[in-house]
Formats: sequence, structure tokens, C-alpha cells
Amino acid sequence: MRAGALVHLGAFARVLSSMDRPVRVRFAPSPTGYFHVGGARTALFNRIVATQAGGTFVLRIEDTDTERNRDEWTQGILDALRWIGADWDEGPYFQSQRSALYAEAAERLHAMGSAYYCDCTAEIVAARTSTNRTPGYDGHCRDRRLGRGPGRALRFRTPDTGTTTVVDLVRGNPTFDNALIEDFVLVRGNDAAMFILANVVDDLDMGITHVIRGEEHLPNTPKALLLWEALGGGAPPLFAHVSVMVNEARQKLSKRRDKVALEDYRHEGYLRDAMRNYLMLLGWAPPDGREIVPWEDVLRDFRLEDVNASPAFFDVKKLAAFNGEYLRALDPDAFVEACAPWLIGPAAPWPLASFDPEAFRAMAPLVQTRVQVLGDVPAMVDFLFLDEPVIDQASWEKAMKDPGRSVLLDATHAYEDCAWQADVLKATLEAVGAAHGQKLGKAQAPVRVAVTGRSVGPPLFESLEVLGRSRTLARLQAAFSRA
RNA sequence: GGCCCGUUCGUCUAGUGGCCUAGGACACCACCCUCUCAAGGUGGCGGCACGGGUUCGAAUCCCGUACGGGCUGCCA
Repeated sequence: MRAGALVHLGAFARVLSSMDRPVRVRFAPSPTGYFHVGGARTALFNRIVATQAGGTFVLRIEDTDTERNRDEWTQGILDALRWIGADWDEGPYFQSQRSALYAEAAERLHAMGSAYYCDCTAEIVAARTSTNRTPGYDGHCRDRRLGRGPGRALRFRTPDTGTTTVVDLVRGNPTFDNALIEDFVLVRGNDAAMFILANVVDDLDMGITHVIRGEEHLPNTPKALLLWEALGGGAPPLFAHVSVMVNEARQKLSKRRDKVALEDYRHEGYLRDAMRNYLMLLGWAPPDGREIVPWEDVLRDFRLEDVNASPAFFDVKKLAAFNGEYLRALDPDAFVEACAPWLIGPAAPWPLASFDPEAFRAMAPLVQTRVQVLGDVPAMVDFLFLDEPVIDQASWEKAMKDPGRSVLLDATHAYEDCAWQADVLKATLEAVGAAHGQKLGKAQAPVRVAVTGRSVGPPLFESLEVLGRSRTLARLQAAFSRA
């Protein structure tokens, strides 16, 4: 009977929320660590659904676990959400400031007999369940009519029969056997509300119509539905449980084990648009088969119903490729601007005073096609702003072998009085190389290493032009004496 | 163990019973271009987990198996 009723309510909710009720979604992170790329994707989904429906995106910080929460994490979440473009319309609400609401709901549930107090300790429960077939709490205190008291938890009395069905836009309608749902804790022995209570009370209070969250929440959704009904919530929200993101071992991305902080990627020089585009493609694909898609198109085409239910591997290589695409699509000025934090920030490998914006501007288009993340930019141009190039030893040894050193000497002389422009510098070195029976590809190597310290980098002659004659000659001479 | 979810190239995916000799992207390989490295261009490698059904016809529907994942807290 209950099953039928709930399925009916679910279908009812679908109609109701799509037609009569203004769409209200929520993103409800708990501040227990850096903001996760998985969370970013979920937040984006919420943002899109709200925008498409002309609805409201509510941000709620679920900080009921005072042991693990920290204010700095909250700030990090807020910053990250703004950065990725999952801005909220309402909130942030903090559950830590709403405990009166949860206490009131708990009292009501107790008064109506839907919940009871329990003084079983974890050890006692564990000892009993080991001999018991059904896992979890066995309902020992159900009818002991215990009153509220220190150390006593309030438990929800779950039905012994029937099933509960979750109406889920991405996973069909998973159905759970009520008899297998234990009498879960609503309020801890110290009077603090548990996640499930706070979550449902808030969703109810905030008029949430669509719950879009990670797959890991699916197993406790029937509990939420039961609670929702007991609290007289009426039509429950529609759910969408999106798959978790996994690492190469196909395990759920974990804050401890994997690199998951959105902030880290941001600091390495991933562009907001690239990250957002990549995240959207995990479990979803635009209708026309393109992969690099402007946000407006995502906003137009995205449908929760099209989201894949299977876990997706977070592939940094593909992310990097996307980032390269976005970087190259930037016009030169925008690229220069995007590079700024890595050039004049505290992380720059040269003293701020040595940085020459003009010189960088001249090199920028050459750098742009050669980096995948902005964090790689300084290494491309550091020879311009450092007194001495940072020499890569292996490249040095290879380049200075046999004719290398004499090429260096001849190049030094040839560069003393030629015109200082890229095409002339190129032709000049070409001639020097020819005198040694070397093609330009070979002959440029010792010069490149002498001047930039590396065997790879932006085009050499443009680099020399920007570096200038005197510094170039000084480095060629220094290299010659050192080799 | 129990409950739930999932399974198309190495990875992310397209595919909703005939258009599939399964398409694209990343990665990888080769070639072209080339002052190095990139970028760009061309081509290549490579997949429907398995077994039964249903059907004239199945990657697509059903059942089973295997494998993977999530949950199983007085965490969220």
C-alpha cells in the first residue's frame, strides 16, 4: 500500500514540480575539506537546471558535524563555486544556525510516535546484530517508551512492510524494501541533529523541488522519503543521483588519495571555461557531438535525463587538452592577461622588478601554442627575466658535443654586428651551420641551450630578438668558456 | 555478507530494434609541415563483459552470470 502511494506521489511530484511549482534546487556541501571536482560538477548541474527553469539555486552549508567542519573550508567552497560559475541565488544558509528547526521537527516526530528514544550504545547494538539477520539497528528500544535524556538518541521508526521508490531522473525508479531500512538516528545523544533530519527538514522548509546530488546519497534517499512523508511534506522532490567520479583504479575520487581540489587545478593554470566544459562532458554529451562547447550551448542543451548513470574517470590528460584548446582560442591580449598571476605573482621564478611586460607581450603568441596550463608559462620565458638561464644539464652536454662549441664561437662573432632581427639572425646562423656542414636544426641547438638553458622552447630567433644583442652575446661567450 | 547502482575502443562518449562494416574526442603510433618544442594537417591502432532468450532482424528489449562501484556510522 505504501509503495503504491509513494510511486503515485512521485509521479505527482513530477507533474507538480514541472508545471505548478517554481523550481528550487539546492547544493548542500559540508565544509570538511577542499572543494572537490565532483562537487563542482554537481553544483554546475544544479545551476543549469535552475537557470533553465527560471528557478532558484539555493546554497546550503551542511555543517552539522562540528568536529570536522572548519570555517576556512566554507570560504573555499564559496570561492570555488563563484570561480567555476555555479553562483547561487539564495543563501548560503548554515545548518549550524538552524538547529531550532530540527529540534522542533524531532519533537513533532516523537510526539506523533514516528520516532522514539534509544539508549543503546554502539557496542551493544553491534553485539546484538552479529547474531541477527538484518543488518543495522534491531529496533530494541522501539516500545520501551523512553523519554528524552542525556545520551539518548532519537530514532525514526521505519515501516516493517512495503517498499519505497525513489523517482530518479538519471537512474529510473530504484525501489527499496522498507523492512531492510533500519530505525536510523535522527538526533544524537548530545541533541545534535543528524544529517538526514537536517537535510529533509531543510529541503521541506526551503521548498526544494529537485534534488541533484551524488550517487552516494541514493541509499539514504528512501529514509529521506519516509521522513518527508512523516513530516507531512506532501509531494517529495524529484531526484537525480549523478554518478561518482573515479580514479584510474575506478574508485570514487577521494580527498585523501586523489588530486581532487578544484583550487589546485585553478592554481596550476586551468581556465575556468575549460574546467567547466570538461566537467560537463563527464556523463553528458552535447547533441551535436561537439566536445568544446560554449557555456551558452550547454545551458541550452543540457538535460538531466541525458546524464549517464555510470561512473566516469576524471582524466587530467583530457582536461589538459581542453585547456590547451581554450588557451589557444584566447586573443593575444586576453592570453597575456590570463598569464599575469603566474608572471608577477609570488610564484614567479624571477624578481618582480626583472619582469618586462613588453618583452613578454612580444613572446606571448609564441608561448600560447606551446602550453597546456598557464603554470607552464614561466618556464617558457624565464631566460628573458633571469640574469642567467637555468641550464638543463642533459641538454647542455648533448648540445655542446663536438662541433657545438665551435658553432658557438662562430655564432658569437657573426652576431656581433649583424642586424638584430629574427630573419637575419636565422640566416646568419644558417650560414654558420653550413660552414660546419650542419643544417639549421643541428646548428641552433648549442645556441638555444646557451641562451635559454634548454633544448626546447619558443622559436629561437624571435627569442634572441627580444633578448637583445648584448645579453645574447654575453650568454654565448659564457657558454663558450664553460663548455 | 546484505541492499542499491552500473557495464560501447586504454579514457570520456554517440547510439533509444534495421541508417552500425559501431561514429567522435583525448591518449598512443606513423607521416607531412618545421630552427627545437608545440600548434596544425593526413592516416593508423583500438570497443558493444559473457551466456541465454524475444524478434525476420539486437550494442539497443528481457533473464541469468561475471566484473566494477556506492552504501551498510549517534559522518555527510
